Amino acid sequence: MGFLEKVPQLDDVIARLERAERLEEIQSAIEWLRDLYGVDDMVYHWVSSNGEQYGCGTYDPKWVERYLDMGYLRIDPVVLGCYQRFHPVDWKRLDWSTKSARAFLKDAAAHGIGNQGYSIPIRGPNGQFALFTVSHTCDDDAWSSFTDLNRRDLILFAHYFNQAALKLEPGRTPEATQPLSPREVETMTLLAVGYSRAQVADTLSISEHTLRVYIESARFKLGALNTTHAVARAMSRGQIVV
Amino acid sequence: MGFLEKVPQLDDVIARLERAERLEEIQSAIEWLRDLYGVDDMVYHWVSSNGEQYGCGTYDPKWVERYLDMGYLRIDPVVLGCYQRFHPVDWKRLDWSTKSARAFLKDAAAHGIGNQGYSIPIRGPNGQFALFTVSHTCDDDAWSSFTDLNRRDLILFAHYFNQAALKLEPGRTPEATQPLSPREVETMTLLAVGYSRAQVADTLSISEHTLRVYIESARFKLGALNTTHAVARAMSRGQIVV
DNA sequence: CGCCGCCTCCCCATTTCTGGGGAGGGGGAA
DNA sequence: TTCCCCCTCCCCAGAAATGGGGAGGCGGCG
Repeated sequence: MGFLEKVPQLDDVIARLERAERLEEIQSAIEWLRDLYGVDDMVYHWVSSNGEQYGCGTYDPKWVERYLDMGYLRIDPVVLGCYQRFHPVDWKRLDWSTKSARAFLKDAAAHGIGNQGYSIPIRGPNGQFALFTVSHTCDDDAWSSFTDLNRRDLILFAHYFNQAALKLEPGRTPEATQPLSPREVETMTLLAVGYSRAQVADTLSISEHTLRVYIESARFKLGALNTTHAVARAMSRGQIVV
Repeated sequence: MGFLEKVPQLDDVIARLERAERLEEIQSAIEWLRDLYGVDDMVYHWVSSNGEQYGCGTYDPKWVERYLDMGYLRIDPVVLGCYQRFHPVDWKRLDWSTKSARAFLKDAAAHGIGNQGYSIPIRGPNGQFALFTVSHTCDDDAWSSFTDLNRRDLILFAHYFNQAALKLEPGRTPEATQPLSPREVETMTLLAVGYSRAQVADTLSISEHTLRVYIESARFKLGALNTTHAVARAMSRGQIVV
């Protein structure tokens, strides 16, 4: 299919993602997109350290299950490599030199995963991290023409898939927050960059006793159990920026 | 200019961004792009609390200087709002209700900033955060047609500007980010949600002494001065998710 | 095989943080 | 004006965190 004929259909997928309200809709969008580009697989999934899983795609469910069971999230060079990058990456450019990585690759191939892949890291608020991956079976030349041609589309789709997924996970949106006073913000900020209470008090030119009042009131407003908790909450709610 | 005539020129801008090696090249790309879309201003800039500045755009340098002098980074509803979002946002949809926000708005207008704006948050590895903003002077209807029409392009450009900027600032990304071990991640995460050391140790079913080793090694890896600092850094670098 | 990182446990003493209490001045809002 | 929040200062004692040290077992990588 030529570029121009494809555009309206791509627009349609984006529109569907923008109004998606259930995971099934995202799933059907990704299947549709996979067919549109004529590749073997397309996957969007959340990457979080605590093992929470969320995502959709066209991989064989058996492979997905195995991936989780084996803890491949901590081995997969795609995940590890993308975690430190901003721009998309071709699987070939990743580090497959470790033993565990090669074993993983072999296992993936045995489960029918294509020999070519292109993954786009995506990041949202509060350290949210996800991957959008396209995978296929073909030779290197065909694959690089494909990625050169479609890279921009894929970046855009990565964005829209993540947007749709974030919309389905309202647990990520912060709850009602009592605003901190300016002094409280300064206090939390300085604590977040490693100052001790004494140093913060000194920096703000106030007594440490006064400082404690700020910490306590901030802790109260943030519903935090201790200073570290208060700083963490203030950060994750965007009340302080570090 | 029609859509189809513009496409080759947009491709050209992307190509220039991809090979940019100096800030001036990014700057000229953003000016070119501004002219191409016929808007008043276009700006790309990092957002980091410690006052480090990095960015480029077409705002009046006087305004940029004033913005920094006045510490507007901590007031600007665009920055504050985008920090908690993933998707682009129209300035009108932000919270301008506080007094400081209104004062800021007035000051911005006095410095020639347009009444309309559209900002796209962008995130990179280790909690890097930047904004790509388009601003213009026109009525609401004209602005919403503009953003509806060009949103996808702008998202893509936000991505490419950030990619180019990250390439120029390699010192920013790796920042000796030693990965935390699984236990260290668990430790930092539990501390971030308010657990005391004793509680964390209990939760992980290890002795508190062992726990201290994790905290100290995590602190060492993160280059942190104390526990609160370590948790803050781990959060801002996305090594833990709370 | 040796090294290195990870996980686990224990000792010491010192510093820092936390949780109560109270008190006064200033400014904005009702 | 009155009320409430913000800012500032002080007391005390107990709980928690920190900064050093050492030690052993396990597993992966070269």
